[in-house]
Amino acid sequence: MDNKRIAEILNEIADMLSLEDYPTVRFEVRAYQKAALMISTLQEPVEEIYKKGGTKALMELPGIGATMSKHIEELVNTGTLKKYEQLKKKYPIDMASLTAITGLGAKRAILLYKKLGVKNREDLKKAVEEHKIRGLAGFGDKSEEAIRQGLQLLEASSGRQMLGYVLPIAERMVEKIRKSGLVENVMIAGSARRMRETVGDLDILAISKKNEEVMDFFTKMDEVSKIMLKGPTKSTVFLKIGLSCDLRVLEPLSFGAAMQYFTGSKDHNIQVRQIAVSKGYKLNEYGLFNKRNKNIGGPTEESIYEKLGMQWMPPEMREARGEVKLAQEHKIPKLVEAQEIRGDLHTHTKETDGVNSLEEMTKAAVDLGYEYFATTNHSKSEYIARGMDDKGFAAYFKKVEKVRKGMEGTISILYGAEVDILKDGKLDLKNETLKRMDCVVAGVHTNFNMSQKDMTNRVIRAFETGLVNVFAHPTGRLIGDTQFHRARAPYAIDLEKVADSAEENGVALEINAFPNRTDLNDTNIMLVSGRKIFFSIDTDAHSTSHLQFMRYGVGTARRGWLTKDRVLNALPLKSLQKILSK
DNA sequence: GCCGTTTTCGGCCCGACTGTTTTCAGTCG
Repeated sequence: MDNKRIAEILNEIADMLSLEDYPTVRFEVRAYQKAALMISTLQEPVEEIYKKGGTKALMELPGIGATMSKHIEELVNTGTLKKYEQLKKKYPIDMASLTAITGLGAKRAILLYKKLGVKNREDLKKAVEEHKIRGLAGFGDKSEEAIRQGLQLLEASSGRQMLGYVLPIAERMVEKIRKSGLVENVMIAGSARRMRETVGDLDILAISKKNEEVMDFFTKMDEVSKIMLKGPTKSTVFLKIGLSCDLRVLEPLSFGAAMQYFTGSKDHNIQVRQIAVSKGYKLNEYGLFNKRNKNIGGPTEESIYEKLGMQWMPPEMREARGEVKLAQEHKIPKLVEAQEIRGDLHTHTKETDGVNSLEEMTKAAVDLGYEYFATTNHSKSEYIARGMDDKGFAAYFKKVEKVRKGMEGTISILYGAEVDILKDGKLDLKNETLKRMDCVVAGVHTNFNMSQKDMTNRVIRAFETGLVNVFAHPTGRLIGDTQFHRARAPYAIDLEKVADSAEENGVALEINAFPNRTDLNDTNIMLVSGRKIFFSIDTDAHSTSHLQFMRYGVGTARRGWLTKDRVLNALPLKSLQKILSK
């Protein structure tokens, strides 16, 4: 049974338990929710963890104790769970699909079942259409309308969206709010500030005393399609792009605490709050309060963390992966920053599937302040992308030479390719062609459906040619977007073995910054970063504007706790060339 | 149901908005 299904079942148990009535039930509900969340974001299948180490290994996972590990054991071995079946008998409705509707929780869902026999979304839709809900005790016209809208919204909503799509829109909104003149300060918080690869909703914070006016301005913005709630300190709207967006308006003295609170993550905040409690303080979005209820937090995030005996840490680290302890020990690493990136090592031009010429791409790179810039077009196997053969690259090299002369003194152009790693691990260009290059990026673009063993060996064989500098988009996954991009699961590959080989053969692993890739991602990076390898943060730009994607790659690297010295393209040109020529 | 530099028992983060209420429950983040 896969992690997603196990998480779903535990979540549904939590929903059903919340209908029970005994003293500790709400804590059990939380325990089930917590376990479900942990499992749904786990990289390794819990089934495998169980098969390798039994319930003992499961109990090592945070939030999994004696009972939960038994539950997982039962689910893996029998495909079902007695506790779940029993609750299901008592509450025979499709709880998960009903509570997915905003504003409808377990309690009112079961009420609708008891009064109207509503078991699933279809039943609910019918009940709404026939106006059967508004007459019920505890429900009114507005409740029925809210449920109707919730159903509609669910159909229109596209779930989490790519950061690269959402962040620019969020930044435009923040800019408009700033320019309204109604606020003293306004900033993006939430998972967008943490640079998560996808964003489920947007959080914006503002400082202002003109709460009502700010909320009027916000709820009337062009980007808004529907107002969900509107109050003096908090409003929620649904954006036209299919995402919900919160705005909180606060006092200046609360801004630090609010930024801390609303940046999250939830698990990070729980840990920080527990530290506050242990020091006799209370931390909420308004401040850090002492026993006499005096706000001692100060107006910045830094001051909040400092009062808690912690070092401030970049938002990208706040995922409850050990950063809280590190902050208490004042050992937060200095993460790589966008301005430390000196060049882009994976880009395309119109010679293959890019849209801009080498001159245009290079000039754009100069504008970004880069010291060097690699041009790495596709090799011939990638015929959809008009990949070039050895002859084509020889001709292209002449072009590179010419542009180099024109750009002398401004930027160093590195001549290279994104060469295919063929099915058998051979590279798609002749050795002598590759040997002439300054920077060889290699990647898998075909035959994705190999076994993990075969795929891993395929890539390692390519590394062992000694000709590869950077392994492009190591897992091949694509983040889906219902409107623009198709999704693709990562191919089966043993990243740790690949990283071992990368260390032996001097290959850098790419952090591809293209928003629908972010590949490697943060957890991949953490998995392999213990080795002496470099990471190359590249945009895979197919146009001059794509060069701007670098910040998503840097964000991903920071989420993986990488420092500047681990990043290949943060090196000065001379050091870089030394490593590339090895 | 989980967990432990104060605990193997007794705690567990905290507040906003809405709707149907006469002081609060449900839901959400």
